[in-house]
Amino acid sequence: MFSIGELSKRTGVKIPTIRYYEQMGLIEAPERSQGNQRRYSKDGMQRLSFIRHSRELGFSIGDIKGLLELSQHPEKPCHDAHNMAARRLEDVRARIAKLQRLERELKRISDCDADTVAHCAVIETLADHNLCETEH
Amino acid sequence: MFSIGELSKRTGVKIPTIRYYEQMGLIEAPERSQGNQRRYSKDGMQRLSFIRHSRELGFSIGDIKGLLELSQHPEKPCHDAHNMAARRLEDVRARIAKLQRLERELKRISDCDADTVAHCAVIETLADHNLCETEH
DNA sequence: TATAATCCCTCTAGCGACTATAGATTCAAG
DNA sequence: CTTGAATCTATAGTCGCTAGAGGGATTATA
Ligand SMILES: [Zn+2]
Ligand SMILES: [Zn+2]
Ligand SMILES: [Zn+2]
Ligand SMILES: [Zn+2]
Repeated sequence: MFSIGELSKRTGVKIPTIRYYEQMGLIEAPERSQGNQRRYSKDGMQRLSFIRHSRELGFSIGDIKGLLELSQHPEKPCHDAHNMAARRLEDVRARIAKLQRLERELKRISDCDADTVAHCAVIETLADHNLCETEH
Repeated sequence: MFSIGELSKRTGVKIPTIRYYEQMGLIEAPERSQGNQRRYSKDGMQRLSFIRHSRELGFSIGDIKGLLELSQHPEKPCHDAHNMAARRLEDVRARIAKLQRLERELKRISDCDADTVAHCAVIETLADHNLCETEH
């Protein structure tokens, strides 16, 4: 049985975030001490670690609810989990592609060697997308 | 002189977003028709295009305020603009790096060929970061 | 056992950059 | 002059937290 502070230290999830997850229905309300303070079990800690890791991998709160549900039912098929992971992967790849286009433009405009705004590549480019090399 | 709807079509910025930018002080309050509707000039349109392009390149509202200010003063030095662009570039690169680590993990777990949750690589990995190949 | 330091409680509001809705008014075309 | 589309303001919701106020609980030390 640990307090919310101990749980926080062990999982690396901040205290208000733990309470927020409880409110969002990701973790069930734990037992309370006589003085109404939360007391967590090892089970609760594992669940929170699962949530943290899922967040780090970019899953949304909604997805995590589904994944937690699944994880409680080992006999169920796992294609739902695969689909979520695949969608995440697609999304991550799209974001990488977009950021790489941005990187290219930002690198280009950062190369400005003018001194004043009048001939600055940064300002000129922001005013006119036609000066860009890619779509974005 | 165009209405907010026309301005929206020409710049690709949604109507509520234009009003939001006005509230945030990015664009000055335009003239009004007799019936209190906004009427924009070509100048207003260029300013909004500048804002849109800056947002597409990932600059924050705060940064854009500064960039707009600068763009009104061609005689000023442009190193502030360079600094902002450089910071953006760094940020974009860091985000790309992070997303690439995520991509790797997501690709790995998406390769699960189990049928049930009991042996699913997705669920197992989410429960235990030690199964990951990288930090993230 | 008293007291102080630390921890924890609930509730509310704020972040950034929008987006959505409701209910009222104005505009432009026929 | 009527109708339907566009616009107005004001307010609340989105996501995933984070911060603060004003209290109560727990724990360590004296
Ligand atoms: Zn320059
Ligand atoms: Zn561009
Ligand atoms: Zn699987
Ligand atoms: Zn991991």
